[in-house]
Amino acid sequence: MGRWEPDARERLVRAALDLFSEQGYENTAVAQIAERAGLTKSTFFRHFRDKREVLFGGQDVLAELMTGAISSAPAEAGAVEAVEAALVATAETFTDERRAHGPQRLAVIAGNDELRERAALKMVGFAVAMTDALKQRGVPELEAAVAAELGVLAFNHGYERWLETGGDFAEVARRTFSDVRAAVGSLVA
Amino acid sequence: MGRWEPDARERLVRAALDLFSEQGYENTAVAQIAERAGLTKSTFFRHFRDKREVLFGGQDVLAELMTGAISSAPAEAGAVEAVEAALVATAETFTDERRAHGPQRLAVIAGNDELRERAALKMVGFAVAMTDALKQRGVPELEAAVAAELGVLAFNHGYERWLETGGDFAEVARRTFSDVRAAVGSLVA
DNA sequence: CAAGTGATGGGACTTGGTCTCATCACCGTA
DNA sequence: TACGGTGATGAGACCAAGTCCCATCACTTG
Repeated sequence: MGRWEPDARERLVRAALDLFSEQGYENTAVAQIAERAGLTKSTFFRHFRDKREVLFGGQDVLAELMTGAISSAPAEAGAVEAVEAALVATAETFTDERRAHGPQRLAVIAGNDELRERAALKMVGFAVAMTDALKQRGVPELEAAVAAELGVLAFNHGYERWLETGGDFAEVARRTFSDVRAAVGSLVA
Repeated sequence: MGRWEPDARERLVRAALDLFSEQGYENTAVAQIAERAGLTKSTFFRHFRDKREVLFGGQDVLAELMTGAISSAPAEAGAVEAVEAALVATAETFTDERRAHGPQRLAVIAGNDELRERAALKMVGFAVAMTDALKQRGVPELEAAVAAELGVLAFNHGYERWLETGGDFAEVARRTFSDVRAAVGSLVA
């Protein structure tokens, strides 16, 4: 793999996360991240589109899991059930190791505008992906959009809850999604 | 006002919009925008935080209108009614002149990742602002978040509809929001 | 052992964005 | 009319993000 040590990508992520925590995102240069990882700026940009992306790896995998679950949901399932299945399907990526960096990662993102911006784009990406997958099942445009948006909302709240409580993400996601449904019920009542 | 001609900010916006349309966002340098507006790079960054922001002026005013409407909604109004009032309250900013650039602006934004990212952040900003305003009215956290999210969804769809059909934005917003409510109804049924 | 492949190093280059200081128009006041 | 203050602008140095191109090295395959 690498010229000398393997796992260049993982090393870059760790170095970035640590440096961002130590000195802040904007006070950390890409060259510095690369240096700590034993690599160079060139290699960094070969692994990540830009400086922000080092904190958002694997988000495309999540989107694929979501759309896959929606597409393969039983025919009788409604839009809401399909979206719940989408959230549950992402559980396989939420490992203990990922949970360990979670809070650190969230803190860094919360402290910088560029990163909050990127996070927002990722969420829009999820919403668009789920909306399209729902429409392909025959769900009307607006209903699909609403269901997807509720799914993203539940996903975010569920993620934070999972970081606090731990356990199986699928379980937490189901509970959070159920709370969101209840909130919708209260609203329209 | 300006050293020579007035309306520096407006001139920059027009120059940027035209250049982005002509040659694309990423092929246009800030110095070039400033030059066409008869100004310099320095002045550009005095008016806008960054290159993207030149396309998103006035979004903070929108957020204030939204939160203001929610705060001053009648005490009997529920979360949903308050959010509807928030959308209607933004109508005063949607002038004919703004509608004229609308499609051009949307096309530029749709064609570039950085700009879609910024747009996403703006929408998150709306959602957070409305959520906070609703919580201050005593609406429970999750209900507030859901209502705000539905509001943003309706706002976006309403904006696009308004660009197509024209007329009073308040009217279009009310209709779109009603459609969203109907979609929610179909979902939970 | 030779050739090919893939990841890396290195450096030049453009541009976004910051910072500092000088300059000019305008306004009120003496 | 002359003066000083204020606010917006111009100009240029400077840093870091991101792109590009080419050389280099490790590893694999025949």
